[in-house]
Parts: sequence; C-alpha cells; structure tokens
Amino acid sequence: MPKVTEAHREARRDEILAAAQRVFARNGYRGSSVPMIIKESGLSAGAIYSYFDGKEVLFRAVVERTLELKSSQFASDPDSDPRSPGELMQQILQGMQGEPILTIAPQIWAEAAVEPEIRAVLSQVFERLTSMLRTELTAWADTHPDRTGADPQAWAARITPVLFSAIPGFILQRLTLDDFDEQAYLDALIDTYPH
Amino acid sequence: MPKVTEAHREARRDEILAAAQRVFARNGYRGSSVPMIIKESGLSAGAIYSYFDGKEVLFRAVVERTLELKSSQFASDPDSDPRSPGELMQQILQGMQGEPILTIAPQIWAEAAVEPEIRAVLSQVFERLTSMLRTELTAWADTHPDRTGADPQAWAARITPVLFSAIPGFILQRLTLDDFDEQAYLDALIDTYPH
DNA sequence: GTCTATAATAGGATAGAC
DNA sequence: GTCTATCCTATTATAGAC
Repeated sequence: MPKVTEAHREARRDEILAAAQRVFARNGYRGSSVPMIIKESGLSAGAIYSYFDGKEVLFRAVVERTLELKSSQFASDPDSDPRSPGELMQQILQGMQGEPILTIAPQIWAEAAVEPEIRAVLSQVFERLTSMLRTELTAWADTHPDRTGADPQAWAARITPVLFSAIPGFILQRLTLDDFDEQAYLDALIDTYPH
Repeated sequence: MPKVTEAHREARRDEILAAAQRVFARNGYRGSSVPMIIKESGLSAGAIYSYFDGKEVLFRAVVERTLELKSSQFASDPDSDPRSPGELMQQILQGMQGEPILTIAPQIWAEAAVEPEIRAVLSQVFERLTSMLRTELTAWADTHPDRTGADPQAWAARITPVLFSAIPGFILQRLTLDDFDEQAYLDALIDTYPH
C-alpha cells in the first residue's frame, strides 16, 4: 500500500470531518443534512459516502474528533506545579471562547440522551476528564492540607463531580444568556473552591 | 363560545402535549416524528394538525410546558426559613429522579443552540431560575454574614451562576455515567458551599 | 372535530460513468 | 477516487369524507 495514497486519504478524511463540524456547529445535528456537508466540503456525494457510511457515522466521527481535540488540551504537564481548582477551570474554560464546541457540545449531549453509541463516547470522555481533574486536585490538595482536610484523595473525589459541572454550566449560560459575564463566572469559581 | 367546548379543547391540547413529551423523551427531538406522536396520542393526523402546526410548534409547546412545570416547583415559600445553597440544590435536584426532564433537557439545550425561538424560551427560564436562586441566597446570606461576608447581595450575585451550573452538571452526569452517585453529589454540593 | 387516504418533498443512499 | 444522476424511503402536511 503506497504511503502517499494513505496520507492523502487521511487528509481528505479530515477535510470532510472539518466541513461536517462546521455544518453541525451552524445547524445542529438535526438541522444538518448530508447534502449540506457535501456542499460545504466541495466534494460530491459519492466521495463523501466512500469515506463515511452516512450522517450518523459522520456525526460520531465529528464527536470523537471534537472531544479528543478538546480533552487533549487539558492534559497535565507533569513538570509544572499542581493547579488549584480555579486555575484548572480557568484553563479549561478559556479554551472555549467562541469555539464551535459551544454549539456542538449540546448536540452531543442531546444525542447521548437517546443513542447508546454516542453516550458511550461521551461517557468515556467524561471519565477521562473527571479522572484527570481528580488526579490534579489530589496533587494540589496534597500540598494544601490546611485548605482541603486530612485526606486529599477523598477530598478530590468528592469535589470533582461538582467542579466538573462548571463546564456544562459555563457552556449553557454562555450560549443562552446575552449578558453572561465570563470573567465574573471564573472569578466566582476561584472564590467558591479552596485557593 | 360554549364553555364545555373550550375546556374540552384545552384538555385535548394537553393530552396531545403529554403524548408528545413522552415521545420526545424516548427518542429525542431529532428521533421523533409526527406519526409517532399521532400513534402515542391515539388520535389521528388531522386531529393533531388541527391543534398544532407541526413538529416544531409541538416541540416548542412541550418545551414551554416542561420548563414551566419544573420551574414552578421551585418557587420559594415566603413563610419558611431561607434555604442554604445545599438545601436549595437538594430540593431542585431531587425533583429529577428518573423524570422525562433528564432526556428532554438536553434536547432543549441542543435546539436552543441553533433555534433563536427555543433559545429565547430557555433564556427566560434560566433568568427566572437564577433570579429565584439569587433572591433565596441573598436572604440566607443575610442571616449568615459570618459565612458569606459583609455584602449578602454581592455574594449571592457572584455565587448564583456557579451554583446554577450544578443543575446541568447533575443532569449530564446522571445521564451519562452508569455509576454516578447522586447522593455523593448532593453531599459534595453542601460541602462546597457555605452551610 | 376527527378520521383515512394521499399528495408533496426532502433527505439518505447507491449505481454506473469517467 | 471522484463525479453525476437517480432511486427509494421516511416524513411532513393536507384534502375531503364522516
């Protein structure tokens, strides 16, 4: 199998997914059609279907692409100091300014509610993210026992699901409220959690 | 205009909406069709269309019905003591055990992301809910200045959007994670906020 | 007011040429 | 590998009878 062709296929695949992501971000999952994606990509029906089996598969691939991209941004740097709850959230949420993720995330949630396959993908991402949060928070609690109590691990495990909620909360309020104050939200987060 | 007919029309309308809500809760917005709702309601196409102009209108009505029903449950009782952040959330989240709202809420969010009319409805509900939260929190902070600082109103305003996030966070984790521990989540909420 | 039957359309998917 | 043309199904919406 020639390497050039393989690379070309991969590039084209990604090109299609990028187009699909734009369409889904503009119109939602329900509001998007394969013809729209075909038009956006500049390719033809035949080409699209030779890469992906249909709208559902296309969406799953976009979901994986989007979530993987996002969650990879938050990977912890083992060399740097452990981050406080507020710093963690600040870093995560600041990567979401005007991003397509703001529109696409709710589409994923809605599909996850009714499609087991999408739910499985989302579930994995949630688990990866919360696990990363828990690890970071444990490390931070280790160095701040005065603010988090005697058992850093227990504290981190308890707090993680609550802190995690700040992500969908941010996305939804950002999306919905015209006068949502992002900076105030971040400040309040820092204020709410030990720092 | 005879009163019986008016009441009958209203009852039938609600009957249709209840059926539509069940269908949307099972299949999501995208996965639901008008024929499904027709079947679920036990009525006919003609009957449904004589009450509602189509799937979109049907969904908007279901959204309004669902959100209004939910948010009315949280209205504060002026006679009782102001509730702490944890108590407030406990009361709100405990009304969501296995409810259709768990599936429908994400459908609403997804549509809100792309449909201005749905977004407007959701926005109003968010504003009503956060305003109610803010009022309750201010009242509580008034009686607990030692835990909330000198300015109860400022404290409540800052904390409200963060506390509010606990609602979508609960719904999403409840929906997605098989081993989500609701009680631990509520406990952690109480622990996180002043109490 | 409600029913059944059907028209109209859109969207998903494929076949076959280049 | 990609394109154009086309088929097919599902879904929306309506017309006309009861």
